[in-house]
Amino acid sequence: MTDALVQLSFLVQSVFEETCAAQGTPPAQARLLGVLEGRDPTMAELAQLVGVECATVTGLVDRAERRGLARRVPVADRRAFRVELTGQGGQVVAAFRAAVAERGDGLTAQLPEADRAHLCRVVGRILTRAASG
Amino acid sequence: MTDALVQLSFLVQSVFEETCAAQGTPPAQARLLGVLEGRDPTMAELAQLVGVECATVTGLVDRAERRGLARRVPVADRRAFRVELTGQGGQVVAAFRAAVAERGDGLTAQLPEADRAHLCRVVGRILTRAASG
DNA sequence: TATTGTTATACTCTATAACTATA
DNA sequence: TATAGTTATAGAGTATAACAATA
Repeated sequence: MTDALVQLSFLVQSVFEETCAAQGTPPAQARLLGVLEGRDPTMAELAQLVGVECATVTGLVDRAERRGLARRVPVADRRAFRVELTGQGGQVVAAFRAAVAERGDGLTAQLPEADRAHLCRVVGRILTRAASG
Repeated sequence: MTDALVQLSFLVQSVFEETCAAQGTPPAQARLLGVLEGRDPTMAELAQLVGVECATVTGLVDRAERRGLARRVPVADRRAFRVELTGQGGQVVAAFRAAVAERGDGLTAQLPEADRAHLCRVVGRILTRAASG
C-alpha cells in the first residue's frame, strides 16, 4: 500500500514540478507560497508548516521577498516577524494552483466518476487525520 | 481533486524524507536507487525514468558510485553505460523500502479495510495508466 | 553529422553550529 | 537565561550551454 502511495506521490510531484518549470518558479518557492495562502505565520511556524529548519526558511523567505511575492511584517515582539503574501504573490499562487489542477486532472480523468468521488473522500480523510494527529 | 492529491503527495513525501534523514540518504539518492531496483538503464534512460536532465544524472550516479551503491557498466557502444545497483545498493534499497512502509502504514491505518482496498485498487489504476500513457 | 555522456557555471535547497538581538 | 531569527559553512540537487569521444 505505502509503496503505491509513494509511486503516486512521485507522479503528482512530477506534475507539480512541470508546472513550476513552466512558470519559472522553483518547487520550494511554490510550496512556500501555497502554505502562505490564507496564513501569516511567524518564521518558526512557517518552518513547522513546510517541514524544514528555521535557517532554511530564512533563505526561502529571502528569495520570495526578492521576487516580490512575500514580505516580513514586524510584530510586537521585536525579535519576530509574520510572513505574508504580497498582492503579486497572491496572484502567482492562484495562477499556479489553477495550472497544477489543469495538468493534474489528467491523472484521474480515466477513472469512473464513482471511483473518483471515492478517492476524493478517502484522500480527504487521510489528510484530515494527518492534520489533526 | 488535484489539490487534494498534491496535499497527499507532500504528506507522503514527508514520510519519504523522514526515512531518508533516519537512514542518512539524500532523497534524490533514495529515488535513484529505487528506480534502479530491477533495472539497468543507460544514463539517458535513467534521466527519463527519474525525470531530470542527463547532466543531473551524471552527478547523481557519481555520488551513488562514491557511496558504493551503484556502478557504471560498459556496454558495446563505448560512449554509453548501463547503471546497476551494487550488492550493497540492493541491500540499502530493500531496507529503505521496508522503513518507508513501516512509517507510511500509519497514514492509512485509520481507514476501514474496504476503503483501504479500494484506495489501493484506484491508485494502482492511476499508476498503470500513467506508466502506459 | 549525430548521439552519449561529461564539464563548467550558476542558482536553489538543505542542515548544523555559531551568532545577534530581544524577551 | 531563554527565545526568534540570521549568518557561516558545507554539501546536494537542478538546468543550460559548451564540450569530448564515439558512432
